[in-house]
Amino acid sequence: MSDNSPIIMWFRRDLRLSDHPALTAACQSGRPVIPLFIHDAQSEALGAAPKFRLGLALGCLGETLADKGSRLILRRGDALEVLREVIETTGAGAVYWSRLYDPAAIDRDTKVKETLKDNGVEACSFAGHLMFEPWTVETKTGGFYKVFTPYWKAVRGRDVAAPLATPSDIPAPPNWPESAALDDWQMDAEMQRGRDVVRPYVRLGEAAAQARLGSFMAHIVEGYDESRDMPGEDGTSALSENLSLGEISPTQCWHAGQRAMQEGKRGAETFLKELAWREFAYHLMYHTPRILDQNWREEWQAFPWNEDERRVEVLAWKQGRTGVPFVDAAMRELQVTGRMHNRGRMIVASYLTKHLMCHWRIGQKWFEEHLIDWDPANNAMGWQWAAGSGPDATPFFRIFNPDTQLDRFDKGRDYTRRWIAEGRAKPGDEALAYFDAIPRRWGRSPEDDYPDPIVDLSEGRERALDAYRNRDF
DNA sequence: AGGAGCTTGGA
DNA sequence: CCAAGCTCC
Repeated sequence: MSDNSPIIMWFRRDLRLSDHPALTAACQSGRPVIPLFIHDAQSEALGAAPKFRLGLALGCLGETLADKGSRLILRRGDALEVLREVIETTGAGAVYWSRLYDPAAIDRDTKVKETLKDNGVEACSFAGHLMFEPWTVETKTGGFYKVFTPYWKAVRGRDVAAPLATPSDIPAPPNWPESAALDDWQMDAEMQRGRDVVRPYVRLGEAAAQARLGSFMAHIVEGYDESRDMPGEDGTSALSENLSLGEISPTQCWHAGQRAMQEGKRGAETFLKELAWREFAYHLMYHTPRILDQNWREEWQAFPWNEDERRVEVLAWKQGRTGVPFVDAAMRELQVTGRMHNRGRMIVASYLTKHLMCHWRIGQKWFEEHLIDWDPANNAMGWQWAAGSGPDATPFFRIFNPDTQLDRFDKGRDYTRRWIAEGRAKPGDEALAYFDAIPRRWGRSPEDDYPDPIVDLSEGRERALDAYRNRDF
């Protein structure tokens, strides 16, 4: 008996058509494919910027599918209930998806899989979000890696299957289920700051991501070793926002990086390493999901982190008016573009957790609300790395001096000039865009004087070191 | 993926 | 006087 019932392709954070194992398998079956996105509790819970960015991505994926004679069906509600409805109305006999690794997704997907199978519906999960499934990377003693370098040594030589082509045909079902209208979901509604300011900075969709990967490999990767540390330069891949939603796959990036390495491009290996850091973050989240909301090194529970979000110093940090140019530039870049250069992320995180002695969770939450490239694993690992509470973290006493960092990584002041308008005769458009992006109630104007430092850098440093010296663990 | 303070060995 | 090296946080 040949089963020609439709397969539901349940899209989540894999919003592309190329190198998509689940979609490829569905198309190769010869059965009709129903692409579906479900706006459920988990996408509802996203921060403002990630939700806004997801809305854009869904629109783009819908268009791409329509170009191929297919559709993206949008439904809202509990994932399992929606799947059952769609199965009911279309006679679908299978649901395919790409695996996710955060605990909430794992819980949901496990329950969905069990229930569907109990009801005689085929439920198949595929790889695609990662190159190395977290349970396939083990130390010699059978544990998981807690330090990046040995993790890197364990994975760098692995075969990563060649990327899959875009399916030439996505067979349509005889009748399409109903779909919600994306506009009705208003996924940009929570963007307090100007979404129109952020929008031009978004690199949206699969085609744009591929184009960026190409130009990165052609022009940037050669000098990536140094350029990636210079926030004033276009020296990174800047593909995080696309990787986050699966508009490009890590496998595609990996193979491009391997080719660049064979061509002798100097920075190629460093790029591969950065891709491995992303895998490592997922590896850690899978094996220790508490990394998402608790000190990974539990003894840090006893550290006197300040958890009061209402402190004026915290507000100044959030609003990019600490009076420390590197910190403020980076925080304003976040407001305007929804992204932040990695050097900036390290500096603002070090400043918040050390000079201001704030709990890293406060910064983590702020990023979760504002980053259009937000990723649960990377964000948690990054913050705990900077704070010193994480696995393979920077020691707490390693405190970045944001002014010294300026001389090392923004020597020509391109970056700080780009983002800070106050005190300048003719601020550029991007520096001014910050004042359009931020909520009006912040009461900031480009005519203001640039603020004095809220905390003296050496006093802040000494205060943090004192706390570290006096810790009782 | 640091910084600061100090020593040392050479201009 | 200063860069490089070392140590501690």
